[in-house]
Amino acid sequence: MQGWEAIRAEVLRRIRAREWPPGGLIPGEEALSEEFGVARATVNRALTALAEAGVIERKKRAGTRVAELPVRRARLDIPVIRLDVLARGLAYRFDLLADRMAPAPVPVTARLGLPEGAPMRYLETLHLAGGRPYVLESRWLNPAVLPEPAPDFARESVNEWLVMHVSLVSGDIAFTAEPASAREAEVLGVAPGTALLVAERTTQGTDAPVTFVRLAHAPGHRVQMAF
Amino acid sequence: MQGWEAIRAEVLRRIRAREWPPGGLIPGEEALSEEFGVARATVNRALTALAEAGVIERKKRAGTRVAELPVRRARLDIPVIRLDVLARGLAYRFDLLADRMAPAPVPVTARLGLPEGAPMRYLETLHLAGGRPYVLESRWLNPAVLPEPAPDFARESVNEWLVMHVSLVSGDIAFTAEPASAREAEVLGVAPGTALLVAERTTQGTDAPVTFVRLAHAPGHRVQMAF
DNA sequence: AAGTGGTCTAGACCACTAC
DNA sequence: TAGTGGTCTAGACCACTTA
Repeated sequence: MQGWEAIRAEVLRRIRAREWPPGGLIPGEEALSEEFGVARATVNRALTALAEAGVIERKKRAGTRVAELPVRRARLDIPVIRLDVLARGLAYRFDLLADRMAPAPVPVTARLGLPEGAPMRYLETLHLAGGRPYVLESRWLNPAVLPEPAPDFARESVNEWLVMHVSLVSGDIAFTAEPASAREAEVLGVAPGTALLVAERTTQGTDAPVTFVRLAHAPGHRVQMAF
Repeated sequence: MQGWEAIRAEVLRRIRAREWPPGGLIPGEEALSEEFGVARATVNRALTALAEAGVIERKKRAGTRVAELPVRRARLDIPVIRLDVLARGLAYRFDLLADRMAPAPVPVTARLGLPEGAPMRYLETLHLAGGRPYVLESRWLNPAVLPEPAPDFARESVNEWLVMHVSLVSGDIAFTAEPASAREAEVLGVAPGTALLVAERTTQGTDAPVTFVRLAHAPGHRVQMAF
């Protein structure tokens, strides 16, 4: 290992070895660049990487501190469902079960920051892998983000259309385990009450909220992340 | 917005606008730095950020391509359980339910890359939030990573001891929804079959596998991530 | 063999913020 | 107000990989 990665490793070693304790101030970039015999920019590269990893916290004028709680970060790649299925070596298909305008429920508008009872497009899509139910997608979509004429969501899945055509800026995703509702059980072909992995995702665009989606996964589904 | 972030934004705009289509080659750093009137290093900073975000793929000699599948990445901060509980404003406590040496089951040794039937330390910890069961932690720990004398896991939770004292290098985490087993139901105080959010984590150290842990969360638990 | 991205340097300016 | 990190520049060398 050479270059800025070597410096990152050495700084990380000192932190783990408690030479630089949690919450403590570490030497400035200038001092470190002298000690290691490299340019300040190289030290900056190493410290920037450690800051992104959550190991240190940097503030102008205040200097660089070792993070109090050593947080570990994992990265989740949120796939387009079709590609996720194909990557498992299964045939992909989807059914558009519902597509209508309706006043969005309060929890949805609240999370998206839209007025209560705002009319939104509700789309229910069942994604199938190898002919078997894979995910039930229940989506509330802000009609303001759609072009005229609107795309045909029976041909191209909403999921995919959004990824390709709307500049998604930020959002959050939450995972829970829930018993299958009567509707979910029927559509997914499982017994009511079966443990389902549910993902709820909220997405904001550049200038307007875009969508709220709930994904109920068939039993056995794993969401895998590396770190 | 100025500097490298402006360049990142402009490149991202061209990709979303299909000016540079998925899979297509984009101009080299040299060309872009001329067009934008900045140094090549500044363009490099912007493109490096986009590559980390998964928007583009860079290869030496081959140039920079727009990623075929627009993957969205979310970041999960894996918390120390005690701090997670305290952050929710609840009192934290844990009970060490089991602590023994035992031959590890095959799925565990296989995932960690240890020989079949290797003796490992098995620790079962119940974490409580506000006096109520929060997470049941079932852990297989490679005894080779422990110092002599071994720490007292009845005083300091394994979870926390590992984070503070072992240099964890890489690993993976998977989430599933599972019905509560008889044991889990009893310990967590729920009905058997209740939908539980389960996290399974494998961790490698610098020179040896460290641990495999299964976390069964009490009903209602949410794992939240931002992107 | 040649062109690309990855990295480093030495120097500089600036915004921010703790003091 | 002074010191820190954030950023930019112009130039350079190198490893890698594809043609």
